[in-house]
Amino acid sequence: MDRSKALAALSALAHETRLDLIRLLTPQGNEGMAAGQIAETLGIAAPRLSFHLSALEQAGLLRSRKVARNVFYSVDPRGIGLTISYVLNDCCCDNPEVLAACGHGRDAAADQGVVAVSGTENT
Amino acid sequence: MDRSKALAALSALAHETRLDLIRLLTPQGNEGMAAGQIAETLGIAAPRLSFHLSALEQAGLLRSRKVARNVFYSVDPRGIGLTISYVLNDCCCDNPEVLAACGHGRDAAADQGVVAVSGTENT
DNA sequence: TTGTCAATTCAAGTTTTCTTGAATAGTTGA
DNA sequence: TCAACTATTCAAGAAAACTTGAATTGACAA
Repeated sequence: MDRSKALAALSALAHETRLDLIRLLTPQGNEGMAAGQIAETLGIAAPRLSFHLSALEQAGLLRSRKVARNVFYSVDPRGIGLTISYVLNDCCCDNPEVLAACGHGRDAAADQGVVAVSGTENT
Repeated sequence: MDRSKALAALSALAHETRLDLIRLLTPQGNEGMAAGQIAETLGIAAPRLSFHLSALEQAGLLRSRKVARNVFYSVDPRGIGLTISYVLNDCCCDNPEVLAACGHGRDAAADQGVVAVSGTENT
């Protein structure tokens, strides 16, 4: 993932409503959810939802498909994963302490004999 | 990490200059780098740098310490790690496809269906 | 065709974020 | 004390992002 795509994806993630959308849609898998149903679930106005869905899709974090009158939106797990990977890999150079703190890089952390992660917050 | 902190951290990451700062400072470890040296390295004006450094520190992604006339900034690996963890864990429910795509969830990806990795709050 | 429904686009206004030069605070050495 | 240096804060303006109601498009059913 290149610089500008990663930046677009991070900007897309950096909004409460859009984070809610990711949270809502991820468990729905590939089927996703129709815009109308999303709007109802989150209680937000249609144009506003459309704006945010479009931002996420533009950033490569969501996909959409039309079914009759409805448009179903689903997450693009690869888009999200690659964005995270960009931060960890390209920006943080796979820093072991970062990986340890994010809880998904045990190998790297262990391999490099990282100095004990200064007290984890929610353990 | 709670919702609003995660959002602040993501917003802080979603800017080119600030991503450059993370990229520059991560390899410097705890010692970090003085503001003036950072400004020179990245070629940006002092007030602008101050603005972005402060945004990152406010968001818990950087730390600072004064040494004589200088202020040294260094990354807070835990802040970055917990932010990533929030996205993967809280927003994406440790979705195996997301973890697989981000390349730091080998176990979960391999096991497909295991929700175990999240070093932060499992078992 | 006509009416209805689902979703998006438009336009306007508001708010937030970012950049820049000028001014300010704090530290050090002469 | 004074001058030099480092960094931050301030103020103003510019740019970008967000929200809202109205209008529009496209699909379907009667």
